[in-house]
Order: sequence, then structure tokens, then C-alpha cells
Amino acid sequence: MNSTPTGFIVESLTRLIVEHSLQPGEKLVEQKLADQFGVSRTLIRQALFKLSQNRLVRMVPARGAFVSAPSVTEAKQVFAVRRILESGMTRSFMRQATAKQIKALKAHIAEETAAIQRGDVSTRTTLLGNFHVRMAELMGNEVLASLLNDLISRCALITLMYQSSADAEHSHDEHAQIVAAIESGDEELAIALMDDHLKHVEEALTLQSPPEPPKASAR
Amino acid sequence: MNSTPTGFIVESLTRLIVEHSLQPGEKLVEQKLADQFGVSRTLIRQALFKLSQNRLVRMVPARGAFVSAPSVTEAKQVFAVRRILESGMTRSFMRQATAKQIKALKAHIAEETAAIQRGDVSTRTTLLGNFHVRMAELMGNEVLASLLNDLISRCALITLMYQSSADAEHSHDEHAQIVAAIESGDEELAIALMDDHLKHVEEALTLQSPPEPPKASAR
DNA sequence: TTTCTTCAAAGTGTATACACTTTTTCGGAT
DNA sequence: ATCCGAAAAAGTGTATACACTTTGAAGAAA
Repeated sequence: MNSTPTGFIVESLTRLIVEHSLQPGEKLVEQKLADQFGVSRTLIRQALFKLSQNRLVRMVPARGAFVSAPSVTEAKQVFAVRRILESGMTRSFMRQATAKQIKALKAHIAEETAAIQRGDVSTRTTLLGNFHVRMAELMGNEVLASLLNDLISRCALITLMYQSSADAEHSHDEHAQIVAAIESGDEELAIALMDDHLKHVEEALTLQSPPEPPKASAR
Repeated sequence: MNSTPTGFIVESLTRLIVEHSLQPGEKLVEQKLADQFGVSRTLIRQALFKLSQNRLVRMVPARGAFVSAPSVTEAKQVFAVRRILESGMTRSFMRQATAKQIKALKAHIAEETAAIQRGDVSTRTTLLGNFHVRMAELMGNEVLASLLNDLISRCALITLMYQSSADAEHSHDEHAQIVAAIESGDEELAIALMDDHLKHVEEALTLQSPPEPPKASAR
């Protein structure tokens, strides 16, 4: 979908980070990446800069770029924001939802089910996040959609660091319940479910062990 | 505060755009800017890229960078998001606010008053936006604060394009009312006031004429 | 006059070169 | 053996060079 050289590099690095082929805290040396991708440092720098805006990479002046290692604290803050944003979004959505839009959400749930059954962790995580983006898109608010998309992609690393498969299935079940509540027209229930849903995700994170201290690792 | 060359360029261009010294739709030619700032195109490109992430500048592949001309539609979407986010934030804030935090908000209101009385449009706009960021900071949620900061800076152009002085004073009054409601401990009132506040801003925008078609302008 | 066509000028996209900073290595003093 | 310090190595920051694309203008055909 993205045919620009920089876009390709961004996507590749994103995948590597999200799959933990590149470990949190690991240094990303520009010339090495340039050689691997067969381009100049210029394009690598562009890509790293873009990734640093997504918070997938952290850049330290004169020291270089490192794979981010989000803390539990930061993760909790991100989910707190999502809870606020997405409860509100659910309310707005219900006040203007058409049958067609609800059907689209149900289709998304079906995709989630398929990914979970296949055991496709990467797609699963993407879809579980995109459920929320999908809702924003259906509302026709592109600003909200792109904002949520940013938040989710920032969450991706956190989720992959801290979320278990059981958590993922739990999330999926809750998505289904939310859509059911929306369809039934029970606004307060839908909002409460959405809020609980994100609260659960946040609580699941808290249970995990604190993140290991950032370590620089060789190739 | 930002001593890096790129940061300086970003801030300068931001000011020029926000003050309308550079008009919406105007093309930003890299070499010209490089000459003006006395740096190479490299740094200009970095700065333009950063500005494009803030949505203050729009980049078209192989065509160059242009000052953004946000539409009324986009402006409404941005404010819709803010309404959701900030009503929710108000609720969270009240459930954990200390006297000290409320005092900090009151201090901010005082700053707003001063800027308005001085007729300092630029500072006024900044402060009116920062009121919301300040609240997030006081809650200790840096993620929320930086997110709101992004949204606000994206709003800056919109606000400056569409907001009148009367609107600004109205906003200021409403901020004061919100803080009063928070202090009184009336949660529902505070939330309602915040929601109304942003609704009012949004409505004020709608009343304005549609944006003029983007025009390229020479120096 | 209008509309193509072509070609030069302007501008963006990418690579490379060089300056400066940080990191590492190695030798000597304690 | 450990710790310091200087010099080399590695790496980032910025400028410049060159290739490719778009824009604009001049001229020929209708």
C-alpha cells in the first residue's frame, strides 16, 4: 500500500520491532540499516524520525536511535486516555449509528474471530486495535480515526510486551458484547462495557512484572 | 527553550504560519527557506517534515510543501474529538484533584485574563489552548498532556483562522466557570460546562464563511 | 488565436562527503 | 590488578552534489 522507499522502511522496521526481532532498548545504527536496506543513511534517518513520532523509537541527540521500551506507567497512561476517548466515542457512535455501520462492526468481529482461531498473533493484535479505529472511521470523523490509529500503534508495542493470549481472547469477547449492546440500542450499557473493557486491559497490564531495565544489545 | 537548529526553524515557521505571515496554501520552497535561515536544505526538510506531522504544513510528493488550509469540516472534527477527550478528562480530574492542583488552574486563568487585557492575540490563543493541557499535566498523565498538546497545536491554525476576539473572551469566561465548578466539587456541572464550552467553540466556527480555495501566492 | 510539442528552468528526492561528538581501546601510573 | 587518559574508531549532524520530476515558456501546426 505504501510504495515510497521511506514508507517501506518504516513498515519493515515496525514489523521487526513489533515482532520483537528488534528488542526494546536495542540501538539502531544508521549505516547498518542503510546497508541492510540497500539505501543511503538519508532514507534511514527519515524512517527513524517517523518511527520516533509513533513512539516506537526513541531518539537521543548525538547518541542515536533506540527501540522504545515503554514502561508499565506509560502503558497505564495510554490506556487511561483510550478509556476516556473511546467511552465518549461509543456514546457518539450510538447516537448516529445506522444499521449498515453496525453490520460493518460485526464483520470486523468476525475477522477477529478468524485471526484468533488461526493463532495469528500479529494480525490478532492489529485487528483488536483496529476495532476502535473502525468505529471512528464509520462515524466519518477522520481526525478521530487517525488519532486513535496513532494511539493504537503506540499501544502495539505495549500490548505485545504485556498482553497474553488469554487477554486477547477476553478483549475479543468484550468487543462482541459491545457490538451487541450497540445493536440493542442500550447506550449506557454499551458505554459501560467499553469502559470496563479498557479497564480490564489496563488491569491485565498491571499484573505483569515490571519491565526489565533497558539494555543495549549487540546484533 | 529549543536550542537545536531544526527546533528553531520549526518554531519560526510555526510563528509565521500562525501569524498569517505565511498564508494558507502558500508554497514553501526549500532552497528559499534554506537561504533565509542560512542553513542547508537538509535542516529545512527536517523542519517541514515535523510541521507536516503537526498538520501545519501539507507535503505533496515531488511537488513540495504547502501551508495547510484546514477546512471547516476538519475543524469541526477536531473539536468533536476535543469535546470527547476533555469532558472525560474533567471527570477524571475531579475525582483526584487536590487543592494545590485547583490553585494551579486558577493561576492559569489569571494568566489568561492578563493576556486578554493586554490584547496579546498570540499569547491569548496559546494560553486558551494550554488550559486544557495544564489540566492533563496536573493529573500526572503525560501521555494525555502531550496528546492534547498535539491536538491544540493542530487547532492553533484553525482557531486563528476562525476565532474572533469575542469568541476568545467567551472561552476565557467559560474556563473560569469550569474551574469554579471543579472547586465547588460539582462533578456533573463541571463536565457539562466543559462540554458546552467546546460545543460553543465549535458552533462559533460553523458560523464563519467557508475557507477560501487554496491559492498559491508568490512572495 | 488556440492547442500541442518540446525544451529549459526550477524544485524535489536521494546519495555522498565531511565535520563534530561519543564510544571504545590501549598503554601507563598508582 | 585498577584506574585514568589519550588516541583511534564508530557514529551522528549537516552540507553539498547529482538525478529525476514538475512547471513554465516559447514555438510550430491547426
